[in-house]
Amino acid sequence: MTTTADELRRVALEEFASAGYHATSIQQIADRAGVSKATVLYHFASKEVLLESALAPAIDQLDGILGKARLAALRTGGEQRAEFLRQFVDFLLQHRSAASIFVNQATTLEDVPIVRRANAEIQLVSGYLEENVGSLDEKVRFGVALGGAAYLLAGAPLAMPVQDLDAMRAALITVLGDLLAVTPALASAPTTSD
Amino acid sequence: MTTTADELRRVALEEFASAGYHATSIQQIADRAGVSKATVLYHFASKEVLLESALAPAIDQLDGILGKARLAALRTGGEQRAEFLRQFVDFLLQHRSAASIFVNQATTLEDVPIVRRANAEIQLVSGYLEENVGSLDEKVRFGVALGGAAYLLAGAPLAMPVQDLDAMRAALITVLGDLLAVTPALASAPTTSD
DNA sequence: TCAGGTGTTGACCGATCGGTCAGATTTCGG
DNA sequence: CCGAAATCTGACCGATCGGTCAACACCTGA
Repeated sequence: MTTTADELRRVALEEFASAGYHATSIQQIADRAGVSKATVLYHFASKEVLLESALAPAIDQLDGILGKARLAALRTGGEQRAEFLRQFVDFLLQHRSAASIFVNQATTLEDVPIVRRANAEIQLVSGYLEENVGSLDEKVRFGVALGGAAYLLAGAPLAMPVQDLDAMRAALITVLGDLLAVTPALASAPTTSD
Repeated sequence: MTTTADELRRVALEEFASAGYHATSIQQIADRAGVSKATVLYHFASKEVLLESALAPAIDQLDGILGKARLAALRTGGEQRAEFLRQFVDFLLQHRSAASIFVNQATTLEDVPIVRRANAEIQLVSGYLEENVGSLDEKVRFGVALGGAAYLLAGAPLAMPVQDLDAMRAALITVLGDLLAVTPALASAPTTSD
């Protein structure tokens, strides 16, 4: 059984991702969920609280992936870096709507605490690269890899229909691993079991 | 001498890019330009017309880069593909604010004709890849390269301060060329031809 | 000097937004 | 069966938005 609050979170996430937060009214969400506007405001104190509640699961997982301890493993180019890439790609696949909001509306939602926190997490990666990665070339490789993956899966216009998610996942991991020189010898090899 | 209309276009472009179209009121633009709200509506029939006018130069240049004739050159991996990458990177650098709007607010502004046109242009690249590029791997390479470059230069949170634009440009062209195997002999790990 | 375009403005309007509130309805333990 | 808590709703409110309009200042050519 899905509660009304859960349904509202689900609908709101889709609506915010597809039409944009500011362009989506509480009334629209209420209509699509089959309840009144007042009901939405009963379950969530404000529109912003609804957004935060809808994004919470995604940002929690992002927290886990980008933990500072795990981040330290990125310096080396070995299996840990490959694992990080896999987790990042899976995060994008599992939370496409939320990721789309982070990618496509980051500037618009700067004043929303939870979005600010997500941005800060990503800045953390950027800051880590600034400190630990020497060449600008390598920084750009990281930026292109992570940004490219995010834009490809969560960005709007360029995103292809993506019929086969598994194939896309495999291709993405291959390309990203290749770009970041993860296990160079195996770059084009099929992703091993997981 | 810069006319009032030019100044309004300039201010509006920055404001729309940094705060978002729907979150930016005509009053804010008027204030920042030192004129009244009515003056803005005198020069531009509506807020949407102002957005279109501000984005026009950028989309015109994008038109030139993504022309179908030039697109056909992408199939080969030679100098023409490298030239395309250079033009695309320069487009992002020269029109960062406009590109930022396309990248970060594409979904939100789907109903604005000029943005829809920009999205269509990019879809055109996607469609071209669908027809002419065989392997999913190669498609993903293109997607990551173009999306990554766009997100790195025009996307919000991951975008580093970018102190040295020339160095960034050079690094980006190198990395993108490497990723798309522009000079196959020099690529790090040439994926088997398809 | 004067007539007429050009640019600018404050006052105003209807619509819509997020949010409040008192009350109706449903649910459920005792 | 009952009463209280939880849930839901229509009516309403103040604020803000995009946009209109009549009036005012300014410049310029005849």
